[in-house]
Amino acid sequence: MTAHDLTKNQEMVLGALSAADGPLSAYTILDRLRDRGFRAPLQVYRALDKLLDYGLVHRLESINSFVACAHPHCHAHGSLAFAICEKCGQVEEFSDATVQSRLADWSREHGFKPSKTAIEIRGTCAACLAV
Amino acid sequence: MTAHDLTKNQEMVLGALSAADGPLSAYTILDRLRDRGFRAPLQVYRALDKLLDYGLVHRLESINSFVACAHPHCHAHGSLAFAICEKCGQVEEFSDATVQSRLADWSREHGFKPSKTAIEIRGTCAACLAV
DNA sequence: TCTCCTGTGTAATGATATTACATTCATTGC
DNA sequence: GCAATGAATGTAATATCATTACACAGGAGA
Repeated sequence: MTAHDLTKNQEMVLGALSAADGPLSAYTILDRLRDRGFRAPLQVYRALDKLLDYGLVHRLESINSFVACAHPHCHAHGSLAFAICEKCGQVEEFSDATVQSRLADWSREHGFKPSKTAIEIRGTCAACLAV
Repeated sequence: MTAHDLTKNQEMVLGALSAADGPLSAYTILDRLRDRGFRAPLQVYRALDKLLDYGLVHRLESINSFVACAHPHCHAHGSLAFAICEKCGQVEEFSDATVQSRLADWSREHGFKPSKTAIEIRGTCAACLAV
């Protein structure tokens, strides 16, 4: 797997996501990059599109936000799962081979050709439950 | 399980979703109900909130749309999964006990208390692949 | 009756995402 | 060198999705 050659905007967007301690919306990214020259949503969305392609960033469908991949070096792709804490906003990224194979089974049995799978558990994380 | 006593607006929104042959966005529902007196998005969103509570309607997070539950009589809840065709828009609703238990396992092991789980496979359905 | 709760009507606004069009810049082939 | 090409970028406008705020109507129960 060769490293991708990121453009300036892609670097900045990925940097903003990596520096954050949780998922960010596109408009939040935009705000954080305004003093670095960003002016319009499209600059963010275009960079995100590429970063999503490269697998360096994930989109959290259920909260319209984006996170840097937790394992940017091992591109062990397939369908990832996310646990999203509704209290603190923290996200845990994980994958489960059994879940993946069960969903793949269903798809095969039903002649469905999957392109992108979202598995998102919203709830309360251990840290927030402890409070 | 007692049948829910739906209000007029809830009936109309559920009716619109049941009559549709695929998921609808809130604004599409609004448009379809304009000649029945609907005027504002909130009328739709409020009805949807209740219908979601009752389990009569599901929200497809990845496409910001809503569908009538495919099994409104057997409220076999838990985390449902959806296969969404990006060509024709048709949605298949299904559930898989193994997937559910694996995700429940992960949650227990990590002290995460789930409230709502979304499992959505986007891709191409058998019918569209056959074309 | 009074209060409380739920549902409703309406306007305004906020939040997320895309379309359209012009420009810049590096690369390639002549 | 220099046109041709394609990717990335800049900007404005607009489309799409969702919520806040406030007012009113009607039923259930003290």
